[in-house]
Amino acid sequence: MARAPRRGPYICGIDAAFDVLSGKWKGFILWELEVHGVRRFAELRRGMPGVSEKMLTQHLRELEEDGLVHREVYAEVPPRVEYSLTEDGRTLNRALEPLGAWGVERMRREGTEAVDVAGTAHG
Amino acid sequence: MARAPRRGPYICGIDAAFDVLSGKWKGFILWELEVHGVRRFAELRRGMPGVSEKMLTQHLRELEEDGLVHREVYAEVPPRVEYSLTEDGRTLNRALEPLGAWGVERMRREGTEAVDVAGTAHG
DNA sequence: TGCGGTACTTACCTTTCCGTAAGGGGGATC
DNA sequence: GATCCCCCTTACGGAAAGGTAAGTACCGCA
Repeated sequence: MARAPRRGPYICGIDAAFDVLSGKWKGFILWELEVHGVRRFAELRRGMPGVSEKMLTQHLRELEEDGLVHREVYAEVPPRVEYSLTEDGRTLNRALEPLGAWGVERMRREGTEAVDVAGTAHG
Repeated sequence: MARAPRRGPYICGIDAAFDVLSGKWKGFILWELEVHGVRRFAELRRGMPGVSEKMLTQHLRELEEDGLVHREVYAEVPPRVEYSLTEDGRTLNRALEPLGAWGVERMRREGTEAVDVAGTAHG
């Protein structure tokens, strides 16, 4: 659905990692799923103030396509869809931890304010 | 010059880190400086096939503004300008290593081709 | 005399990203 | 029967990112 069809060739691992992470809300989605394990669409939406349904759907689809997020549809009425991390998604989150720590340290040194969104993410 | 003036407030460390890293060539610039220590403008340009002078200048300026890159101008003719990493830039590169390793592992598993650009970057 | 190299700056244009708003199809609730 | 909730999809449009190409000012080399 209209996204630059990268997925290689990449010049390095960072390039490959950034490719699947590019998108305004993807880091946040990964963190929500890391914290809560399983989330439904509307739960994710409520957990991420500001995200539109369109972008949430689009990013979830891309993350699924990239094998980071698992999507489980239950044939019920009203529909129920549950999202969770795949093993790849979990290892990605673990690989992001040092970067998150660096960012936190940087914020501390610079005195940059952090917005608190109920359970601050990534360290 | 014309960049969304973020620099906080951030929702987490990842957010803060991604803010200074956003830009098509920034990861590559950081890695070039990590590998070579000190580089001149034209050397960076030659090391990054595809980058335009405009984007290289712009990204270098932003990295300098964010305290990741040091810019040293020598009052000579013809002009000489040398770029190198600050301590912050070096710690950022170290924090990026697990992410780079994740990307490399992913490329290996998916059989994604990597482009070789003389000294493959970030792991 | 004209070209290449140094390190940029500027103007213009295309591509990509993202937000807004609306619709959809069924069911439960008031 | 009107509205709300579920999980999306589609169309439209603005903003931001980034590419192209030209210009700047000076010098060395052939």
